Amino acid sequence: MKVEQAATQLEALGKPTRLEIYRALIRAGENGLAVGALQESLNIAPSTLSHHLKTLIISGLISQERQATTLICRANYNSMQDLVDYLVSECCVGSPSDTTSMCKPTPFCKDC
Amino acid sequence: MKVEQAATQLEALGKPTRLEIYRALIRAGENGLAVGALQESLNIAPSTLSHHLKTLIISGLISQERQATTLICRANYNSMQDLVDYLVSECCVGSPSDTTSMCKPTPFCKDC
DNA sequence: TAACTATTTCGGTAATTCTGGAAATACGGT
DNA sequence: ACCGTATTTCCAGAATTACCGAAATAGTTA
Repeated sequence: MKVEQAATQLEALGKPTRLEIYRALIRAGENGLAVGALQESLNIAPSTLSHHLKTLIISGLISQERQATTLICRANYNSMQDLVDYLVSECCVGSPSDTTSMCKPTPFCKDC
Repeated sequence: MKVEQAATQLEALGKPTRLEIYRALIRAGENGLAVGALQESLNIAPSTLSHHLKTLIISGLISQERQATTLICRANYNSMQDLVDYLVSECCVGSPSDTTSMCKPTPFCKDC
């Protein structure tokens, strides 16, 4: 992953409103959520929500699928996996004796 | 972790310049890097670097320790671990049948 | 204390971003 | 074709942010 793309994705998640949108989609799983459902649960203006969704879509973190008149939004789990991998990918490079870093054989998601 | 803190940390990483700073510190490991060393390797104005470092420090992602006249900067690995945990912590909640999510028993950092 | 190095704060400008009302577009049903 | 619902685009104002030169501060050494 390139620095610019990672920064774009991190910035997309870097505002509370968009982070809430994203987390709502993460929680929703593969069923996704309609734009209208998001708008009601988050209580923000439709145009504002649309702007934020566009930002998240451009970053690649979420995607949309049309079902009749409603647009279903879904988190792109692969993107998040790639982003997380990028963030921790070089954590052991510079310091061979680094035993306090995050590079432990910890499962990524223990509960599943 | 609260949404605001997570958003603050993500935003801190959401600009290419700051992401480069952070990754340089991640690579440097527990030895850290002096502000001056960062400034030379990244080629940005000292005042600009200082602002970015402040942003990262306030977010909790890095910390500084003074050694004589130089300030050593280090990535805070625990903060990153917490942030990653927060991002993926609810990825299975809303959809019980979600088998395509990122919640696989994948080790967090395979190489270590 | 004076001089020196390392780093931050101050001040100001240009650029970007967040927000939402109003208008426009997309789609399905009648 | 027309209407209703869902969503986006257009427009604009307010707020925030990035950037850096110059001055100020912190610490060390002579």
